[in-house]
Amino acid sequence: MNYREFQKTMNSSGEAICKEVFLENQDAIRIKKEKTAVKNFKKIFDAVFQITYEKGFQAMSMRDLSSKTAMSMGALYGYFKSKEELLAIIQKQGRTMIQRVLETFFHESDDPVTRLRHLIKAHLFLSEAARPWFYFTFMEARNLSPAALESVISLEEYTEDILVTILEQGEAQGLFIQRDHRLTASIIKSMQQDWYLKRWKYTKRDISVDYYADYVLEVIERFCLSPEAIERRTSPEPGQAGIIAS
Amino acid sequence: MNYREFQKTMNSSGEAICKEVFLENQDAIRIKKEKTAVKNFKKIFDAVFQITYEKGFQAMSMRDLSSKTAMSMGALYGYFKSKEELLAIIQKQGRTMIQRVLETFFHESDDPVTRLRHLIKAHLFLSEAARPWFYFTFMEARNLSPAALESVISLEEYTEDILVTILEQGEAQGLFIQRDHRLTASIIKSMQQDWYLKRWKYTKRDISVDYYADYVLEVIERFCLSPEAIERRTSPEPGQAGIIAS
DNA sequence: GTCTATACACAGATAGAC
DNA sequence: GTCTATCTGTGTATAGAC
Repeated sequence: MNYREFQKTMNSSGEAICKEVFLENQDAIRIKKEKTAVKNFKKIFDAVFQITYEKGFQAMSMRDLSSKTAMSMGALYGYFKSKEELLAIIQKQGRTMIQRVLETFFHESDDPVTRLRHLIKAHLFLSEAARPWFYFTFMEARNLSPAALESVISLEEYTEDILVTILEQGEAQGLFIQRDHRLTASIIKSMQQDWYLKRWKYTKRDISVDYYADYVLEVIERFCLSPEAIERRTSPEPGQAGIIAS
Repeated sequence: MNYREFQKTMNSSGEAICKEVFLENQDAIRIKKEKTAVKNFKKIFDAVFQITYEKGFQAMSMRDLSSKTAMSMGALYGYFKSKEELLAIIQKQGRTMIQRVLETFFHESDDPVTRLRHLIKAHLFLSEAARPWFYFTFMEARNLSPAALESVISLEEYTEDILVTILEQGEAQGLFIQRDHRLTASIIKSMQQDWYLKRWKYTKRDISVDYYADYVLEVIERFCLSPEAIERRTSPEPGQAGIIAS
């Protein structure tokens, strides 16, 4: 699987998400016509991501948002009750989306090695397709209410749990060597996170997601795979060539 | 080298840094007596880190800072001209400190393998000793002026350059295998960064810096070391035992 | 559904007494 | 050097016309 293929199967583009936001919060918002609501939610989210990327959510004033969206203050407040609620909506929607995709990919295969590859790639590709959501979810978590912050932490643990499960399963089958699997999972996550936190760096150097994903996989497999599992690998040479293949 | 040893050689505790801040900005601040200035700068920085960790720098009001430091607004403004300048002072001091320590450790050895180990450890240990500075530098970079932001980016590139130099040098000596060294450097940095960004997670799991550092080293060495370099390693078993040794 | 106008709370910053 | 009191701009949010 590469990024292009991932994009085809996934429908993580804006419209679908905005529709979901509308349906989810239908009673809390004043706007009733789906078509206009979806259109404007998209406009609002895009603007929030743009402004927030530069100065953060707290520093974004509602007047900033008003002028970027070309909507009046009054109009904006038809879509959410308060600035705080706007934050919560975006955060919640981001998390739901991430969780859903990861679950899909977890159940797609049952060989631990393939599963690990698919999950690492799926997470990276998703963070590429929905970069603003990932960046926002991470950087603005501090502004959440304690309860909502709890959800963020539990998503972090959930995604690690999935990885740990795979690694344990693989160790039981003799495919992965004995390691501190929970810490390995954290390390994997740190590399995934770097992709969306430091995106400017990779853009500047013309590093593609596919290249990055294969590199991360090579690092992890070198560290985790047992000798027998290495035998099974399709790529003949474990050196630089292994990165191009897979 | 372990964390305890690092702490002895380093004097990265608060007092020294605050004194440096005082000397550096002596003309811009109203307070003239070094002793009171240093004492209060420490109080101010500690308070900023504490408040900022929870809600971010923008969300911290000067009144928040005033009550946390038990100093009045008027007194606070004797130590910096504006809130923006306070941000700049902290950011600049943080960067200077990081840069200085890394340089020290770079020049401490000339064997590439040892050098790489020392640098990775030094960076991790420093981020542990001066965690609030690291966290702040990363999370509040967005609020900087374009010029100051340029400095942040150039520090990121500088630290990567050091790693790349070591990896290239090691490849020339047949100790590291051929890789995309710049990308390896990014990956190393992502793991280092996770240590201070997700510190709550590691605290919760009772993971020590020493344990984490050795784990990261194992990951990287597995990926980079050439067969001959592995021969040379002190640790006999490359499995879990390798993590305890080194 | 969207606009303009406005309320009113709170931000950063300073003046001047002590 | 530090305090209190206060100025002025900007923040979020809403009311009511269209």
